[in-house]
Amino acid sequence: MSNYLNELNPQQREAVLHVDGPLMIIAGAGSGKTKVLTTRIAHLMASGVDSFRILALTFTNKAAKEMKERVEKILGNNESRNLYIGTFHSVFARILRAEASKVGYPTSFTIYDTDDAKSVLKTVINELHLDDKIYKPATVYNRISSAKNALVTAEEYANDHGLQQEDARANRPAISQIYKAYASRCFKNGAMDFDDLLLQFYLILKNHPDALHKYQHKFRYIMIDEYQDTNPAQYEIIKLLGGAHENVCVVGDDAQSIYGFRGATIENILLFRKDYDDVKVVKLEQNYRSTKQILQVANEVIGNNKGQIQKELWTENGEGEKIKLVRTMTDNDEGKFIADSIQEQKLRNHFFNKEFAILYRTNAQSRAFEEALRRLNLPYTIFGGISFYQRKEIKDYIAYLRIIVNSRDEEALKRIINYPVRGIGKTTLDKLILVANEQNISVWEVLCRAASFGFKSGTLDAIENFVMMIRSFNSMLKNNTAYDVAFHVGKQTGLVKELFIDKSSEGVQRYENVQELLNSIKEWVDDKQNRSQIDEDGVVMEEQPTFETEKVRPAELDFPEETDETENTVEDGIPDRPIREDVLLSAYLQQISLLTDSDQKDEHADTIKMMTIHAAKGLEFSCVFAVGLEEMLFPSAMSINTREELEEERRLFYVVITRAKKRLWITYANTRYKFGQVVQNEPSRFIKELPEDSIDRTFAGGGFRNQSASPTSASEKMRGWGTQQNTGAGKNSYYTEPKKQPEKPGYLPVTPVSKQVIHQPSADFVASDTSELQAGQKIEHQKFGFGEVLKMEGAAHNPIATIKFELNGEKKIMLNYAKLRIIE
DNA sequence: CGACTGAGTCGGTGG
DNA sequence: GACTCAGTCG
Repeated sequence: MSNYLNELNPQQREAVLHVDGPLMIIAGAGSGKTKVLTTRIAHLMASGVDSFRILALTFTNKAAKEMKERVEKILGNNESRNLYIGTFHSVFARILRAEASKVGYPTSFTIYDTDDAKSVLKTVINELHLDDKIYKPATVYNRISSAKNALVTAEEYANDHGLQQEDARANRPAISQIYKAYASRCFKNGAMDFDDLLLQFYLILKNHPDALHKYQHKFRYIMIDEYQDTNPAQYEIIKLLGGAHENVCVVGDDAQSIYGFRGATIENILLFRKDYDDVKVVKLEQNYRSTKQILQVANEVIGNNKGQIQKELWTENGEGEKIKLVRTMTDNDEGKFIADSIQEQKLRNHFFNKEFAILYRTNAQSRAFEEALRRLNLPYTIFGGISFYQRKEIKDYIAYLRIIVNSRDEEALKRIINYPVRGIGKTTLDKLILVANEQNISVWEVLCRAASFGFKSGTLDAIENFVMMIRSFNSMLKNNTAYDVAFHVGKQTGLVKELFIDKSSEGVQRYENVQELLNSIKEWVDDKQNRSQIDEDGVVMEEQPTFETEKVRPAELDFPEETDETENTVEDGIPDRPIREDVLLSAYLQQISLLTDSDQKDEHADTIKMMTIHAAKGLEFSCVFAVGLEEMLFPSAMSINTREELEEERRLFYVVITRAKKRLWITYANTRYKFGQVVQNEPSRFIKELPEDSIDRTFAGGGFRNQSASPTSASEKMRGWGTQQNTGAGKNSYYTEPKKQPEKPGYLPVTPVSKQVIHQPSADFVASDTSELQAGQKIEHQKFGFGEVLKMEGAAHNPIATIKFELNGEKKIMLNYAKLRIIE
């Protein structure tokens, strides 16, 4: 680690060598920001700073992981594992586990994701008898989230006249009431949402001087990445933590501030200089990533924003190619064009798949690209969208684990109390919740004392069995690893078996997903046992693996053997190794609730990457397709009303441009599907801001569309579309109108057998008494028409007839419900 | 009680 | 086009 300083340019070195006192690094895109941060950490340690005293906060787990790996590489020793590197949320969650009691929360509190939070909101909105058409959970959630990010508690919200007026004007006067109910419900459930991780930690630091002192002392050196995206809650926490020693180093780029919707404010960069005396400021303006052409375009575009910190990116890299501007007829054509272009670039320039990225404004845009890439057999990975842990079968499984760790977790309880079916249905559940609310206790407590609340004996049995089961799981927690508990739960509840039995393709997929879940828990436990340490305060360290671990063997879940209980440390409660706190189920749950989709996918795989521009922040690719540059989409229709919003959209455009190392395509379509309807869009206003000399308009259709969007003549359709291109893509017609139903034959298809033929009941249709119905009788069904009874089965109180209908095939009919007319 | 279906809805980015 | 929800059927 001797020569780490030699690899730095003068500005980078200046930043690294600054050890004590506040430091602000304004780092342009591709200017070696991560390198500076990691080298600075190494330098701090080389200068004698205790590694236990260094805190580095990032916005994504991926950034944290990368930083940790790079520090390790520079240092070449074990010291780096003592560093506190992680996202705001994960670091704070870890600390909160130790300090939760100060705000009245249990140590093993649950972290609610957005779905859980919205579900709680829906519940309280209904309980307050408010109209959920007006108070949509998602809208209310955003409002509450904003409040928390501004450190406004429910009480403060209710007492703030300005906020009350805003809500009244928006016709949602009851938000403060909902906020209060939501907060107290979460509290009752022992659960924090994402924003609570910041808010509650802030409250602890603010109201408990001993805690503040402890963490000020612990974190003598603080570094914050992507400072331009911090919100007021994060800002205040950093201010408190750094208040005593002022060894705070922030790195950011005001031009890349794109999280305004999450409460982030560029103000924080400006305020930083005011909060501390004598802030050292270093600007990194040399770009090592992109070509001159790409930087030229980026600089030009961002120049349209007002009030930014003065800086100009430059590079010693080559000139590079012009940026290709591409206009297609439809969104599907956009997909086809890009798939063809990738194919062609791979052949001509020998790019790998992984060197391409398709970056869009909204997740919904990914579909057209998926289809086009699949058609050409080009492998791709989508980052974002539904994460592994959001899948239903995974959430159900996790819900069991959650309820074991925190029995007050009502959301988890609701998911699994009758899954698999155990006779505690909706009616019972409603009553349970009602009683819980009346008594002001948790649903779990109602379950435990069900006998005293007058449940019927059958239901009572079911409840008591359920409580006993969860309790037996709970007793395992202390002495077993997360994996052992999870495995046991899957087996004992019949959860895994239920999925195993389902042989439909979805069922098989679900079964595999659950196996995958168990594998990942095993991997997590093994990984921890192999390398992590517990630091002096007893706070568990971050668990990012630093090298590829050996793949664990698949979980032993193959059914139908139900026997070998002995193998699992469970019944006797004596594991073969002493159990450390960091392999317990509660630690596992905390960790996964903060994982994003991007964290779970392999970024190094040789596949084309697709993601939103937000998700691409901090990444770089040889070839970038910036797609959907249309008004109403990019900039978003919701962000064109104020200068601030529009400038943030422009920064987003700046971010996507600066992701590209060598080649950049900017594409847009004349029409695209939205909610199943074709809509026409004008090209994005940002396209006009591109410098003409850096743009290749070969595929741009000769400027802006100003006449009808559905050209009628072939020549009009073709206008501006060169046919002479040697790109190989020229032979494709991205601009022809889609054929009408191209695959369908000209004749009417045969009615599919599965389609029901609607029967018009006879005029004299009167339901007969069917208690004596027997095989062989002819009947008429109100909907299915005439048929013959083939056989009778089912219990006496619930007879089921198998009937062969003339037009609709065989059906099983439950006579308790169906209306039949007996003909003979 | 659970599976299915038709109608209605949908404003975006994420930890 | 995809998802959710209320209502219906078995």
